[in-house]
Amino acid sequence: MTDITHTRQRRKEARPGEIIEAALILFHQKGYSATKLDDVARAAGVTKGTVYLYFSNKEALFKAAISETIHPNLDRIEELAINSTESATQRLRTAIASWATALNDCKGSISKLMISEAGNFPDLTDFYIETVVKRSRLLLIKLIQAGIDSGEFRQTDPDMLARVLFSPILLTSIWRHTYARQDPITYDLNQLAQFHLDIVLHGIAIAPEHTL
Amino acid sequence: MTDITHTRQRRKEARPGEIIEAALILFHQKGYSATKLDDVARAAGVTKGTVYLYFSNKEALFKAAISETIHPNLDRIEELAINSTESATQRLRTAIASWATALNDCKGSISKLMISEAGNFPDLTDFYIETVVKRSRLLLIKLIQAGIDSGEFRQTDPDMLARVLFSPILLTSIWRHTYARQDPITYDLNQLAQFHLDIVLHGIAIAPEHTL
Amino acid sequence: MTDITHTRQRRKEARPGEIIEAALILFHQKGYSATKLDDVARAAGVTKGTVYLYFSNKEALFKAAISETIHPNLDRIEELAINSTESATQRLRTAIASWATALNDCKGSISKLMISEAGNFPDLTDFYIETVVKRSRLLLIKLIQAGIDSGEFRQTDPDMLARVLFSPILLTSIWRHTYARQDPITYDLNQLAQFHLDIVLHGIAIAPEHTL
Amino acid sequence: MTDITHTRQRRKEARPGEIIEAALILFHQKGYSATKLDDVARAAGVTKGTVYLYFSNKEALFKAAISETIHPNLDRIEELAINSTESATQRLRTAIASWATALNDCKGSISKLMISEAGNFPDLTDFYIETVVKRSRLLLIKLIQAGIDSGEFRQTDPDMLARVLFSPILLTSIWRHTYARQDPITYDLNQLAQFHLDIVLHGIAIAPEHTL
DNA sequence: AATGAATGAGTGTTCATTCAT
DNA sequence: AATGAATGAACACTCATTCAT
Repeated sequence: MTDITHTRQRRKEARPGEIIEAALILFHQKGYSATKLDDVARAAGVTKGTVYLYFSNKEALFKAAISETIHPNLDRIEELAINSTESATQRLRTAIASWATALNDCKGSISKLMISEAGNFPDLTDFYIETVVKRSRLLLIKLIQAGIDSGEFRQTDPDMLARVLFSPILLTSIWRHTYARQDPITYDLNQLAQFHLDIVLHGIAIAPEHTL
Repeated sequence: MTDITHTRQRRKEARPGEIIEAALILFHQKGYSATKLDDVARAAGVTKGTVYLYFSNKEALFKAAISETIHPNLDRIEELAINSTESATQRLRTAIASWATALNDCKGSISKLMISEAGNFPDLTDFYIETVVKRSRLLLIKLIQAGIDSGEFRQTDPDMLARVLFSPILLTSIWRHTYARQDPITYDLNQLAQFHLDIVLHGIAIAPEHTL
Repeated sequence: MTDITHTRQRRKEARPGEIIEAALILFHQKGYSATKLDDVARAAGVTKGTVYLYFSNKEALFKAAISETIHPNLDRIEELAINSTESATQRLRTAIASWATALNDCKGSISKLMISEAGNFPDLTDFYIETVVKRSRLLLIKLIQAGIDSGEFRQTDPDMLARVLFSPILLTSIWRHTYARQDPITYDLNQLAQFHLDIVLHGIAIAPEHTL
Repeated sequence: MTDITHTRQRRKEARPGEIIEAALILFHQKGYSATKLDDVARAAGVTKGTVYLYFSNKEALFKAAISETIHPNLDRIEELAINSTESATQRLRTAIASWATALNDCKGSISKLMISEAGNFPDLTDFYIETVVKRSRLLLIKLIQAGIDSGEFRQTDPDMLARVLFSPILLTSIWRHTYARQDPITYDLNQLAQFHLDIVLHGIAIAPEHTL
């Protein structure tokens, strides 16, 4: 008798979110084309017609699923740049830990989905690259530059280093979302990130490498 | 007249390869589902019927495209493990350079494709993970372990380090194949790989990091 | 407050008529199938559900729209036959003028609609043919026959003449409702009808036509 | 064993015509919206997919059906204007007889279809009005003007008369195609047309009508 | 070996109809 | 009486697959 089990429920506010959630999972699992709207509807506990009540077509649903999932995360990223009293090293640790956490949730799905469908949704891809990718990378670059300026880090190419630092957590996140069955990854994403950061900061070579 | 017959005869044997080549490009650009056999056929310069002469169906074509492209690269990778006279550091450099080269070509496509379609082709994914991913990673782990054993590298987790070392080139390769338009990457893949390796070997921290 | 209640109360009784009016316009503009109940509802200022409050389904609404519009005109037509003191010629003029007036309003829509949808609504078509078409034609035939009997008209086929006399105003009415944009008709319908009647009564041939 | 009964026949040349023929009949019977492509296909002896082999979509099929049917008739109409040695009266008879014949065939369907769907296909309607309607009317106007100039006809409005002369055959043709079941018309179209023309030429009033 | 006309199952989308509020 | 969220059957359109030539 709880209002959850009603056949024809009236909950306009909740519906779009529920549909987006279901859609995101299926798009992630099967890809955009291979996902049938019937399946999305069933997974969301509605019928196909209801999906069209909230999204004008499949493409709009896909874009909404991406955008809606991205937006809440955008602000969280910016916050990281503000903790300015600590050392660059420490802020770098914090930033990467935050990303690792974010990628553990939904954002791993998004990253994978965008890789799969970028070619088919150019404008959505533009939006994603500008608002998520470049923004994140810029923040990382700033932190690295700050470390160089403060003398914490050796002189190096901040852009290249930013890419390098980001790669393991992003790729591993995608990997985990993709090959969970075939190649399970036992590491925690944050653990891996800090391991990498430690190595990048210290290096692993024991002997001075004049021989190279 | 002879010229035409020649062309035809040459083509006759080349057909499957031409179709696979065309298919790989399109699968990569648009994804498996969004790629029409009509387009593959047109791109290969044949008709749809001809595709079915060589591949029993779309799935078989996809699997062939993946497998055929993987195989030639597998052996090349193995060779690297044999040059054992050099230092572990040097062999690591060489191995990573080889991968960077391989990923510049077609293998970037494969990596991206597998990420997109792993969920829809479990057995193909098994094959890919076993023959490509794990094999490559194992080789990398061995080289790292050799470096540790020889005293060239500090004591560390070889598996984690292998993943970390592979991530930038693999992700950047995928990235370049995916976001060429929106986020062009100017670095040469090998350049990036060596940059990363240098940092991993040396570290970037100037001051001793007791404070961490 | 009273004003609003007033409006509502007035509306409550007027609802079916408002819906029919909106429906007739849309059916006429787009045809039965191409007209959506959503559009009818919106045009009538209500919601889709309200339409179903008054009409059991779309077909019923269509039939009601046709029938309701026809009925008020039926009686007016019959009145014409009663003014029997005048000459047949004069009664013919009056009758045709009445029809021209009637066709200027809504009946032109009906005629066009019936032509479009006759095949899909056989019973409605039966009703229309019996109550409107045949009844009108019969009246016309009677007037013509009266004219022949009174020596006002030459001996001729009254049925054929009735059809001929009706055609220009009916077709022009339909035409105007259909091709208003592409082929605007400047004539007043009654003007055209009387022009035709004049010609039919007078003949246009000046020379004696033995040669025919 | 005749090539008619083969399941998968190879007759690319005949197909479009067969499909158009089937489509025209169904569009005419049920209207555009109410006609299902499945039915068109079945009526043409093919499957739905085959329809799309020749027509990009339903609208294109509709337009093709209209256009293809109109075109062959266009030239026939023009020929009529050339027989210039005869009297205007005679040429008028011939022209109207030709139209009556043409309307007996397919053109009656077209006229009805255009009335039903004009609102939904503005550009097709433009084409129809310009190439068929106005062209025909202009020819009729010219013949009437010729008769006036030669003294065969009384001074009158040629445009109005053209419309009046055309109405009975056009409306009756539409009528017959629409209400064949409910209101069968026994007259031959040409018979009706000549009856009308006779009346128009002679007039039916015996007594001089000064009183009007 | 190669073609390309034909197929038909499958899917996105629409819309008349229902019903809880 | 009126709403409008939800439904689901129906239909336009696609495309992998087949097969006669």
